[in-house]
Amino acid sequence: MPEGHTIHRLALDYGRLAGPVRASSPQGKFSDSASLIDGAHLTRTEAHGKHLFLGFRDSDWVHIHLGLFGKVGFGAVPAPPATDTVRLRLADATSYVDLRGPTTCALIGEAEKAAVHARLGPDPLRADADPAVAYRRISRSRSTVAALLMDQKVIAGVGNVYRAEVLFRHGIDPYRAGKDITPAEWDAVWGDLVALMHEGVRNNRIDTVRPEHTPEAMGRPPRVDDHGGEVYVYRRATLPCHVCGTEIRTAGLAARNLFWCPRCQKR
DNA sequence: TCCTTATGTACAA
DNA sequence: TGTACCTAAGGAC
Repeated sequence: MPEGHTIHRLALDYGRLAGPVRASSPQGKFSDSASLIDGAHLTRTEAHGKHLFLGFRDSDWVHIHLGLFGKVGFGAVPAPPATDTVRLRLADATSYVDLRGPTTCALIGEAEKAAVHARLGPDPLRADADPAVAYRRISRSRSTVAALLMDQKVIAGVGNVYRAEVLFRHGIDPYRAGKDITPAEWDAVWGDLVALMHEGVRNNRIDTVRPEHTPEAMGRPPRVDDHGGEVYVYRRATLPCHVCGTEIRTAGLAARNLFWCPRCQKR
């Protein structure tokens, strides 16, 4: 479930590993690097958008990006024998963490880490984020706001679910051009992302439905989708909009599925 | 057992 | 715009 909230949550959870950490790569693809950090202390963890950084010693970092399929699983020691898809297993005296299927898992230094930060836009989950930096690009772009929200150079951490949901919550048609997003709209969207994504970190899932639109409040059955949270439009194509009853629409946009309500969201 | 799908990204043409 | 990469679950046979 890798949008930014997942990665920030992983930074917190990995950060609980204490003392010297055993590192291994049962799958083999990270063996050389794992042996270099084996026995070192995990000194800090950090997330920027969908990128996770595990800091060992003074300036060694394991850079992880889950991509679409990557998964992390935590468990108590003794750890079961690792299967052949575990890229990286970390363990302290009490727990182990398995990483599978990441797009990126690499041992890097401070300079390479700085380069990753440099190519990412502001992250609603980071205290150092400046929303004006994102708005500068959005307000000058003829691209659709849907594409801009998924562009990690513009804003880091938003994925397909938060994109669809935040546009719905603010009544913005996904095909509207970035340059037609007003400063007031951007302020509201950014503030909402900060709140929604922090809640996502806390709950480890994405919930976006306002209290007055929950299934209980609306007298309808609870969601059936298995992605984990209660949402307005994500993966609800052809189902009735929770607010107005219109069929939710879907379309492909840059190889991803877009979802929106044609009545609630305005051009 | 095979096919589809998925909350992502990079690179080639 | 298409394709490649990584994994696992669910559904159709």
